[in-house]
Amino acid sequence: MEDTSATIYDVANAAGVSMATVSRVMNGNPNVKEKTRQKVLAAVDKLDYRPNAIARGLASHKSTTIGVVLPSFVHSYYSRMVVGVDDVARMYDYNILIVNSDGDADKEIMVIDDLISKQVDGLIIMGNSISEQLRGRISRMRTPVVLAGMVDKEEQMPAVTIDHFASVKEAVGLLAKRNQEVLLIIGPMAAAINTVRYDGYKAALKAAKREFSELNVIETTYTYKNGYTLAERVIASGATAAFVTDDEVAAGLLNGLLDNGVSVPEDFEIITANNTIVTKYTRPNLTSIDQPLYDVGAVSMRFLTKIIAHEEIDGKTAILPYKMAMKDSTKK
Amino acid sequence: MEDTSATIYDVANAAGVSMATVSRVMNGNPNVKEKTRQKVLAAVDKLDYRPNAIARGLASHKSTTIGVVLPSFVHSYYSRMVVGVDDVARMYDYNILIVNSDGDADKEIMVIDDLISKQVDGLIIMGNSISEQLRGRISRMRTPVVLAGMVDKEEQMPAVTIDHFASVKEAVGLLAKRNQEVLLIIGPMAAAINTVRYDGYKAALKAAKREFSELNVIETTYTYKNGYTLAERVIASGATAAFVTDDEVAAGLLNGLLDNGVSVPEDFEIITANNTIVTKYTRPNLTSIDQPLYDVGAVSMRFLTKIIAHEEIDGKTAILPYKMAMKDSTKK
DNA sequence: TTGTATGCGTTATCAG
DNA sequence: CTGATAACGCATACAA
Repeated sequence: MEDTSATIYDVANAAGVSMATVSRVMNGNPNVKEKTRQKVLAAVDKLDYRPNAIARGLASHKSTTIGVVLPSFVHSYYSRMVVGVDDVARMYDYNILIVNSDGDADKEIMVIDDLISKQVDGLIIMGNSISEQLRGRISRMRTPVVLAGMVDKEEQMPAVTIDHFASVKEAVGLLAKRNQEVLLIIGPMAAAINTVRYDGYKAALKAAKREFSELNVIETTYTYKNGYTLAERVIASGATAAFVTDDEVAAGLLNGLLDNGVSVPEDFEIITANNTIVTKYTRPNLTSIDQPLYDVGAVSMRFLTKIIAHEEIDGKTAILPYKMAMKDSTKK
Repeated sequence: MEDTSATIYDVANAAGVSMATVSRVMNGNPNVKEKTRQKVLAAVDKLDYRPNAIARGLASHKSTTIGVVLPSFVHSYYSRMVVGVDDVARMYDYNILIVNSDGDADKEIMVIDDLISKQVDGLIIMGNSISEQLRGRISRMRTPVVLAGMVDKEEQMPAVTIDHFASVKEAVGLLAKRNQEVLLIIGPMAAAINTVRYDGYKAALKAAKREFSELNVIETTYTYKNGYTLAERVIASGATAAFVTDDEVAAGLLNGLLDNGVSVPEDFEIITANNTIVTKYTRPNLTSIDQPLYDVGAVSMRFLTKIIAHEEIDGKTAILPYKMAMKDSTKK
C-alpha cells in the first residue's frame, strides 16, 4: 500500500505524457490518440489512480454532489422520496449529501449553509413549508433549488408535488358520504401544505353540505405515539371518521382506537395520506391517498439536473397524479 | 445579489488585513489581536462570506464529511442507525454522504470508490457482511472504516454491534420452552451476521434438547412481502413458533398468518430481531430482541472520530448490550 | 501578532 | 493531438 495515493502527475510520469493529457483521458475528451489513451489507461490501472474529486471540484466549480434536506431520517414519507432522488442522481453521476433539519427552521438554515459551503451543485428540500427567512436565503443563492413534496405558497420556486387540495377533498368527500362528523387530523398549520389540506377539507364538507367546525380539526406532529394518544380524544369527539395527513399518526390512531374497543372500519373510518408501507403493516390496512412518492423524488432530481444544465423547463411546478388506494379502514 | 460569492481575499481587502489573518480568524486560531478579529468578523458579516469547504479540503486534506454506506434507504433497521451516526457526526462537525449499495457487493465497491474519490475522512459501512474483495480494498485504504451493526468474521476491522449469537440463542430458547418445533426465518446465509445467528439458533435447540433440522430453517430476503408469502409454507411446516431475523419480514409473516386464520400468539409465536417501530404497528405487537440501533450508529461514529484523531481505542470491536422486549406475539 | 509565499490536485486556456 | 501554465480558494510554514 502506497503511503499516499497517486496524483495526476504520477500517472503522467508513468505514462510518459503530460498531466493535461491524463486529464483529457480521464474526462473522456476525444482529442487523444488511441495509442496515447491506452498508455494512460495502463498507468491509471497500474497506479490505481482515482481522481481527487475535491481538487476537481475546486478547479471546475462543480462538486457533483446534490444536497438533500429532510426533517427526519426515519420517517417513511421522506425515505421513499429519497430513494427516487438517489436513483436519478446516480444516473447523472451525482452523490447526495443528506442533512437532517429536524423540522426546525433555524437548523434548516444552518444545514443549508453547510451544504452551500460544500459547494453542492443543487439542493432538494423536503418538508412541510419553507420559512420566509429561508425563502430569502434561497432567492439570493446561485445554487438551484427544487422543493420535493412541498407546497410553496408563493409558487416562486421550482417544486414537485401532488394536488393536495384535490386529494384531501376527495378523501374527505368519501368519508362525508357515510359519516356525519369527519375529523381532520393534521400536521402543523404553520406549514403551507397543511393550510392547503385544510382548505380541501373545508371544500369537501361544503360540497357534502356538512357543517364545518373548528372543533373537528386536531393539530398534531407526525409521530405514531401522537396518533395513539389521540384516540381517547377522538372517541370523545363523537365523530365516526377521520382523515389523517400522516401514515404514522394514522397507524397510531388506529391502534389506539382498537385498544379502546372501537372497531375499524365498522365504528370508525380512517383515511390516511401517504400510502407508505406503514399502511400495510396495520390491521386493518389503511385506506390512503396514494402519493407517488418515489416519483416525486425522482422528478425533483430530474428537474434539478435540467436547471443545472440550463435546459428549458416548462413551468416551475410539477403536479404529479395521485390515486386513492382503497383498503380496509374504510367501509366498502 | 453578487454574481459570485466572496472569497477570503475579498474579506482580507475589506478588513484591511492579509488573507492569512482572515484564515486564522475563521479557524479560531487564538493568535489574533481581538481588535483585528473584530474587523475581520465585521467584513465577513458584511460580505456574507462563507469559506469554501472544497478549497479548504484541498488545502487541509480534510473534507469534514463521512461516507455512510447502507443497503437501503427505506429499511427501518438502517434508518435508525443513521440517526445515531448523524447526531454524533454533527457534534463533531461532520456531514454525512449517504450512499446506497442496494445490498449488492459490486455496487458497494463502486459507491465506496466514489466516496474515496470525494475524500471522505472516514467510512461507516452498514449491511450484513463484507465481501472478500471489499475487505481487501478497505485494508489497502488509508481512510478509516467502522462497520456498524455488522459482523466481521475475521474481526480485523473496527466494528460496533451486539452479541447476535447470544441474543438469538436467548430468543430461540424462549420459544423452545413452549414449542416443539421452532422455525428460523433468516436472511441470506452468505452474510456473516446470519451464520452467527444460525449458530445461536442451533445452540439454543441443543440447550433445550431439541432436534435440529435443516427443514426448519427458511432463508429469505428482507421484505414485508417475502414474510407475507412465507405464511403458507410456515403453516404447512407444522411448527408453532418462529424466530425471524428481520422486523419487516416478521410483520409480513404475522399478517400472513392472521389472514390464514392462525392466531398469534395462541397458535403460533413469533419473536423478531430488531425492535424497530414496525413492531408497534402490527397487531399483536411483535416480541423482539431489542437492539440499541441508535447507539450502534452513534458509537460507530464516535469510534470513527477517535480513529481519525489517532486517539487510543480499546479493542477493535464494541459489543453493545441488548435486551428482550416482551410484547404480544409470544405467550406470557 | 501579522504578512508572504507555496502547495493542495485538478481543469482549462493557450500555444505549438 | 499534446504540453506548459495559470487559475481555483484556502491552509500553513516561514519570515518579519
